[in-house]
Amino acid sequence: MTKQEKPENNLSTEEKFKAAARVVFTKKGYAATKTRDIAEEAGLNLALLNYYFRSKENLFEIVMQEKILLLFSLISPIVNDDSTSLEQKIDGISVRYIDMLLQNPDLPLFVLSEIKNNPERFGKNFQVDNIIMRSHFVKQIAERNKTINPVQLILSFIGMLVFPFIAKPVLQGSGVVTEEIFSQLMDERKQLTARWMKMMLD
Amino acid sequence: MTKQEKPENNLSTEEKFKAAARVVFTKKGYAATKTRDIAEEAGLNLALLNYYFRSKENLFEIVMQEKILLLFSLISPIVNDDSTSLEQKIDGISVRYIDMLLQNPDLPLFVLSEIKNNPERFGKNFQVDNIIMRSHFVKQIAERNKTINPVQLILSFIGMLVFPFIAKPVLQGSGVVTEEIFSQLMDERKQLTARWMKMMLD
DNA sequence: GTCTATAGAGGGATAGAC
DNA sequence: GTCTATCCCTCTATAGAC
Repeated sequence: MTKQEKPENNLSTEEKFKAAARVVFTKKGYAATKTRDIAEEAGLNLALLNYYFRSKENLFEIVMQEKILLLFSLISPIVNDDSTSLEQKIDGISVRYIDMLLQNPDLPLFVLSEIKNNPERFGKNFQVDNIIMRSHFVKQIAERNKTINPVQLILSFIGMLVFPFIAKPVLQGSGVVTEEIFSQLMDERKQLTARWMKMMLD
Repeated sequence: MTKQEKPENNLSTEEKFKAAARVVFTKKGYAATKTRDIAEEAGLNLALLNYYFRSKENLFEIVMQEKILLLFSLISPIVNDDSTSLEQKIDGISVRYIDMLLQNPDLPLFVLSEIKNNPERFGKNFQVDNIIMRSHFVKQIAERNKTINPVQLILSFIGMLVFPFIAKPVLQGSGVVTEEIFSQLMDERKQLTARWMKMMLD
């Protein structure tokens, strides 16, 4: 992927900017990203960026909203589904979340680090408390195991699912895994995390 | 903590800069950090920063080296100790790593995100492969469970230990935990991660 | 070693022609 | 809507007095 001659897709100018912004912001982070980088990645004129989005910050917010939605839109319906068993939820989350992360490997590290570096930007944007901690899923966990704080179990579950993707740059950089080995590992990991999570409940 | 009147400690000028750099770099990340921020945090003149460290990048490298050392110096002797059992290693790592992270809560997110945003800076800096993956600890795991890839177990173990600290900004920002609740959870978590990790081995 | 002043480059944003 | 040219502020780094 060199810089010249991006494939001429049929996206609107605005969408091309958003696509480019996703790539560059995710790769370098907000502060290190130059609007010129985005324009170049999009193959478009720099002035157009401000014409469409008014500011770098504005464009970033749009991208970030999408990313956060991606993080939660998948998990929210599953954990709040009253009709499924605890085991079904665990299986469903494991498979679908890892699949989503395989499509968006740097999503978690990007979102978490941007929030850490600039917490003010995200005032109450996060409904972790409402969406996850008060979910049907957590209620089922609390019923099943009355001695362990459900937060501990949730942290372990999400940690097992997400951490490999957070550590991915280091794993690859230090030669522990290649791209395809990593994908294989994550694929077999779906079963493992589900199995381990169920074990932890007892 | 306002900006004026930092406590007049007895550190040398150089050490004051390093201390300030640790704070600011960790809080905002490399790209968003201005040398003026560091000088202000240190209560020192901006020109002195370049006198002592030549450049922002140089100072950052020094801080980063320290952080990486902190991440590995604790775990390395434990995982490479031939004289302890697998269970002893699990217990030791759980307790000591969480204690270290309680002292340095934003260490993992800082290091991992800086590496992701600028992988070129870290050419082979990371001996994850040598220090961890070829350790006595991993050999013991492989012996104990011959069906599961040890990488999977290591990822889960480290993930369970580290993820809560990576998610900490979000957990606090969304009101799931306060600072002291978080500390309590992490304290009781030492036992939990050890117990869970042992369960996973079978 | 420590300061003030400033060089010099970079980068976000806009004016104004087309 | 799209372009070129450019404004102007910010930031790193250094020159040079003390």
